[in-house]
Parts: sequence; structure tokens; C-alpha cells
Amino acid sequence: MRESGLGAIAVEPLAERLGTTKGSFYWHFKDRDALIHAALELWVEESDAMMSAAARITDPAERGRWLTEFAFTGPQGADISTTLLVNSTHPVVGPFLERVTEQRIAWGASLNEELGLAPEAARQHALAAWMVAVGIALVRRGAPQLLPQGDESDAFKRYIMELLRPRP
Amino acid sequence: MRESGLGAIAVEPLAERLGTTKGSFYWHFKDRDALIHAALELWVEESDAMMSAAARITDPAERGRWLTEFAFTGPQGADISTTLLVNSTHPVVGPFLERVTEQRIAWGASLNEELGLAPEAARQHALAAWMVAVGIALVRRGAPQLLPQGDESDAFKRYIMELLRPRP
DNA sequence: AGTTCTCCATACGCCACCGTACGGGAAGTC
DNA sequence: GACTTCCCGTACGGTGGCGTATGGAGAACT
Repeated sequence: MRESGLGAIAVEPLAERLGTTKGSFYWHFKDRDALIHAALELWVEESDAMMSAAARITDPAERGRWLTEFAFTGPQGADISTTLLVNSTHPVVGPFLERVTEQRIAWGASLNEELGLAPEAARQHALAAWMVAVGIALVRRGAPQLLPQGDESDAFKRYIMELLRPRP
Repeated sequence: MRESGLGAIAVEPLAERLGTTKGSFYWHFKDRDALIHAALELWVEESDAMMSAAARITDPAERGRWLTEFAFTGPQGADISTTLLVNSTHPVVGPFLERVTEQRIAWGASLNEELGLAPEAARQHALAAWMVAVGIALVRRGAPQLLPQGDESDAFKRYIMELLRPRP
């Protein structure tokens, strides 16, 4: 899913890639959707772990920077939000996406409140930041050559951080 | 493509939907990729038309607001950039996406220069604005319920406009 | 030692879609 | 009026994927 999206989760190609067969797969999983469900549960755990890791950073400003940093330099497709947004009509994907995203935005909003924003502004800002993160992830996947390279990459990252710095 | 992405461009379903048959299709188009190519050429024209329309707005600040407005309230999936970003590895899609996007960012950068930004900052800002636009489009498509509704929608729009206002 | 349970491979039918072959009618052309 | 060109429909083969049926080898239990 990270590499090639939801469509790449196909039973037969996966079995081939793992050197096994469909017979094995359908013993472990009811069907394809069950595999997707299991994968998304892993994603939820991962997402929780990331938030826990971030929560250990006591300085809220530093925490915000850490998150931006992650959006830029995290592993390719570290976050599958974009893939899920694209496939949000899928009956298994939709609920997961909504749950996790709502949680993340709420989390970001509370971070922004710590930084001195009023509740409404905090949520607006969290939404905006999330959109930027989604945009970055999508561009990194689809048109990375348009992103600044090398030294300019750092400069751009700082630019985004400054842009997203909450201003009470 | 607007409604359901690149994967929805399928010869047989399309023929069915148009009340015709594949035989007809393959007379007009060499193959599926040729149709995609033709569709993307339309998209380029549309994109050019949008930039021309925006160029008629003399006040650059007003022009920026108009573009943000468009990102929010334009027709659903008005811009297929997100779809194309997701399918950027497709041999027909990739070149189109790169060309149009590069052009748009350059266009945005020059707008930002008009507003008083230095060339590098202008380009950085245009990139940032493009990412926000992409993020908005993707969220509008995949999780519109997370966006503020009604009155709050306008407030959020203004918030984004303020966030993206170039600050020389 | 026999039985049951676990795990996996082979084989099959089904569906959706791509692209091609071919035929035939309608419309224009000489 | 014969001929060609345009446009489209039907039929076919091929590919890739899903899910099921079935059998079988080995482990585990009794």
C-alpha cells in the first residue's frame, strides 16, 4: 500500500511475491478486504505510536517542528493518508480514514492550544497544517522533482515551518 | 476522470454509458491511452483558460484571492491534479502533469513577485500554495465531512487566504 | 499407531476489461 | 448504379484478478 497504493494489494501478485500461493492466503484471511482491514489496523497502531513519540517532546513548538520534519523526511509514503483519501469510498478504508484523521486533527488542535491559540483558531490551524501535510505527501509521491532539492530543500522546509507556526 | 479517477476511464463501461459499443470507440481512438491523452489535452486547454481568466484581474492581491476561492468553491474535482499526482507513473499522465504543474507554479511565482516577494521566496510561496491547493482538493474529494461546514466554511476559507497571503 | 488438525498447493469457474477481426449498413463519390 | 469510405456492432481471444473446492503432507494429540 505504501509503495503503490490500494490497488497494489492483490492476492495473487502478493502470493507470488512472497513465494507462496493463493491457497495459503485464503487460509489466513477470509478475503482481500480482510487483508486490507488488517493492514489498516497496523496503520492505526503506527499512527498512535507516532503521536505517543511526539507527545514525549515537552516543548510544544519543538513538537510542531518535529511533525513538519517528519512530513518531509519520513520514509517514502510513511503516511498512507493520501492513498486512503483517494480510496475513501472503499467500505473498509472510509471508516479507518475518518477515525484516524479526526483523531490527528484533534491532536494537532490541542497542540495549537498549548501554543496559545483559541480553540477555533487551533482547529482551523490544525486543519490547514494537515492539508499541507497531505499536499506534501502527495507531491513527494507523484512529482518529487518539483520539490526543491538539496540545500534548497532545507530552505523550503524552514519556509513551511515558518508558514505553519501558530501565531497567537 | 473528474468523478472517479483515472481507473474509471475504461473503454467498455464508457461505451455502455454512452449507449454505444467498443467497435465505435476503437474507430475513433487507437486505444485507451489515446483517449486519456485527448482528455489531458482538454485539461491543458482548461488550465490555460483559467490562467487567462485570472490574468484579467489586474489587482494581484485580488487575483490571489480569486484563485483560493476557486480551490474551495470550484466544481467538485474541477482540478484533476490530485488524480494525476496519484497516477503520475502512468506514461501518458506523467509528462502532462509535470508540464502543467511547472507552468502553474511559475505563474504563481510571478504573481507573488508582483506582490513584492523576492524571486526565491516567490517560488517557495507558490509551491506552498500549490500544496495547500492540492491538499484542499484531495480532502474535498476524500473526506469533505472533515472540512468546516456552512458559516465555518467561510471562516476557514478566509483563514487559508490569510495564511497564504504573501508577506514581503 | 491411529486420528485429527494445521497449513499450503493445484485446479477450477467467474468476472471485468483490453484489443482485434470482421461484417454490414449509411453516406458520399464517380 | 456501382464503388468507396465512413462509422459502428458483434464476436472472439487474451490477461489479470477474485474466490472456492479439494487433496495432501506433516505436525500434534491420544
